[in-house]
Amino acid sequence: MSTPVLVAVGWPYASGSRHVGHLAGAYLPADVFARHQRRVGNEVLMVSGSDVHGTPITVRADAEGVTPQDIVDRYHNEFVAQWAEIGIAWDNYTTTGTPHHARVTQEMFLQQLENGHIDKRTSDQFYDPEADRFLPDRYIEGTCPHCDYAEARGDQCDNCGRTLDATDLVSPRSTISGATPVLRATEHFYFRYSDFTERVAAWLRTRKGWRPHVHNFVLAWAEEDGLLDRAITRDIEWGVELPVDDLGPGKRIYVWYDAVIGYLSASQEWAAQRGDDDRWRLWWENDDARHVYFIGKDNVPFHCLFWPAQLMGAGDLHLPDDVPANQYVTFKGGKASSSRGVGLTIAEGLELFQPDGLRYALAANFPEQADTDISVAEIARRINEELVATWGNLVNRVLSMVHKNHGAQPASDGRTAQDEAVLAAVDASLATAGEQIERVELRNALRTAMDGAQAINAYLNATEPWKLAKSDPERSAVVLATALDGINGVRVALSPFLPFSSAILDDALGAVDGWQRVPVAPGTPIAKPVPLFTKVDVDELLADADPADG
RNA sequence: GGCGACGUAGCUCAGUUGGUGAGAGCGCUCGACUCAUAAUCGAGAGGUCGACAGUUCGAAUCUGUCCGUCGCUACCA
Repeated sequence: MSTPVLVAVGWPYASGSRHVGHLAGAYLPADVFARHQRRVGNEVLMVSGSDVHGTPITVRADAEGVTPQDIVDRYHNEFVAQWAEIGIAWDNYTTTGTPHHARVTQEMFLQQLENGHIDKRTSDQFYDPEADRFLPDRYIEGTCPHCDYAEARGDQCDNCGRTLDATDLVSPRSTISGATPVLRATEHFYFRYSDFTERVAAWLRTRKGWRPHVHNFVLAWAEEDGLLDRAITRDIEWGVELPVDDLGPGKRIYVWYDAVIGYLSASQEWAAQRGDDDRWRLWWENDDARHVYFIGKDNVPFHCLFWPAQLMGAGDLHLPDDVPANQYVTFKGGKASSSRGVGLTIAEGLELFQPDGLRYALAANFPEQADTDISVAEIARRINEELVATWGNLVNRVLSMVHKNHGAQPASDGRTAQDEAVLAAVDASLATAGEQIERVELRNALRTAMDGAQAINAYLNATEPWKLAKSDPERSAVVLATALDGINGVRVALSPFLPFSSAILDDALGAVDGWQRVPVAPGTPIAKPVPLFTKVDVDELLADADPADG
C-alpha cells in the first residue's frame, strides 16, 4: 500500500542565480507532487542538489578572479536559503561537490569500465596555448563560414543560426584569452552509449502515460539516430577525479556524466545521514518503487536516454518511471534567462510576492503542455483575482462569521440535502485533484481544488447565513459549521500548493492527516481571523518593476 | 539547413481515437447580495479555432503549401 516514491529533481547549476522559470519548470512541480505523495502515505524520497562542475563555473571564476569553489559556495548557499523561503521541502538537497558523490561516481565508473561499457579514445581538441587549457566549442569565436559574421561561436552562429563545428570557423580565437587556438591530441574515456540503443529504445516503447512531447522526442531519437558514444572525461582540473590513473594528470570526469549520478549518490547520502546505510535500496533496488523525474525539457535526452543507459551499464538499478518534463516559462514571449535579464530571478520573485502567492501563480501557469507566457502583471492577477478573491476571502468571511457569532465551531446536527451537497462537491474536488496530481496534471489539480472553494462561496450566497443569524440562528449555525467543514476539505486539496497558509490553518483548525476532508471538531475555538494572503498593489509593482518584466 | 512543436474569445490556456449549436479561469456588461481583503453569487456579450487549398457525408481535430513564434541539433547543462 505504501509505495516508495523517488522524486528526482533536476540539479540547479551553481553558476548563477536561478529564475522563476526554473522554479515553475522543475522545483515547484516536484514539491507539489512530493507533498501530495507524503500526504497519501507513500514513502517519499525527494532529492536534488547543486550541480557544481562544468566549464561555465571555472570560466566565471577566472573572470572574477576567484576559485570555482567560491562561485559554487555563493550560489549553493543562495539556493538553499531560497528553498526554505519558497517552501521546497527536500529530503536531501546536497551538491555534486561532496567526497561522497565523487566516490559513488567513481564506483559507477569502475563498474561500467569492468562491464566493458567504457573505453579510451584519442581525438583532436582545440587548445588555448595562452590560457593553457582545452576549449569547449562554445568558448571559441571566429568568423562564420556561411554568413561572415565575425563573432560566431564554435557551436553555433548567432547571426545566421547555423550549427557549426569549431573547426569550420575562419580565424578562430579563444574567448578566454583571445589567443588563436590550436588542435592538440588528447586521450579520453568514452561511455559506449551506442551499446544501449536497442535496450533503451525497447524500454522507452514500454513506457505508458508519458507526456507526448517527451515520449515522441526520445523515441524518435533512440530509434532514428540511436545513441552515440560520448567522451565522459575532460582536460580540466575541476571535476570528479578519475578512479584510474592511466590517462595521466589533468583529466577529470565531465559534468554531464556525473551530475545525473547525483540522484543515486544523494539517495545514499540521505540513508547514511539517518544512520541506515542500506535504506536507499528501498528505492533503487526495488521493482515496486516509482521514480519520477522533474526537469525542464532541455534535460529530456539526459534523463530519458543517457541516464537510463548509464543505469543499465551499472547493473540492475531502477529506471525512470515517468519524466514529466515541463516546457518553458517565457516572459513577454522570450525564454526566461537570468543571464540575459529576461524575467525574474527567484530572489526578485520573493521580494515582490508572498511565497504562497508566488507558488499559486506559478502553479496556475505551469508549462505542462506548451511554453507558457507570464509576466509580473499575470502573477499579480492570479494572486489578487483568484487566490485572494476566491480562497483567501472565503476563509476570511467564514472564520469571521463563526468567530463573531459563535466563537467556536458550532455543532452541525440536522444537515439538509443542500448542506450535504456542498460537502459532496468538496469531497469530489478533493478526490479529483488527487487523481490529477497523481498523473502530474498539476495545473488542472489546482483548478479543481479552487472549484471546491467556489462551491462553498456559492453555497454561502444561496443560504445567506448572515441573514439567518437574525431569523433562524440554529440554521445559521449549521450552515456556518458546514462551510467550515468544507473549507477543511479544500485546504487539504490546496496544501501541496500552499504550504505556508496551510500551516496557519493547521494551527487554527487542527492538523489533518491524509488526503481527506475531516470535520472541524465542534467546540474548536475560532479566533478573529487574520487574512491568509495580502493583495498585491499592481500599480506600485509595475511602477517599480523593470518595464521588460511588465 | 535538419528535426520537432506551437499559432483557439481582450489576457493565460483546455480541447481523448475527426461528428449534436466551439470550452475554462480572469477581464468586460447587466442583475443579486452585503458576512467577507470593493471580496462573493447568477446571467450575458465576445471567437469565420494563423492563411490558403485538399481528403471526408462531416475537421479546431487528418494531408499539403504558406505566414508567424519558439525549441532542439548531441562541447550549455
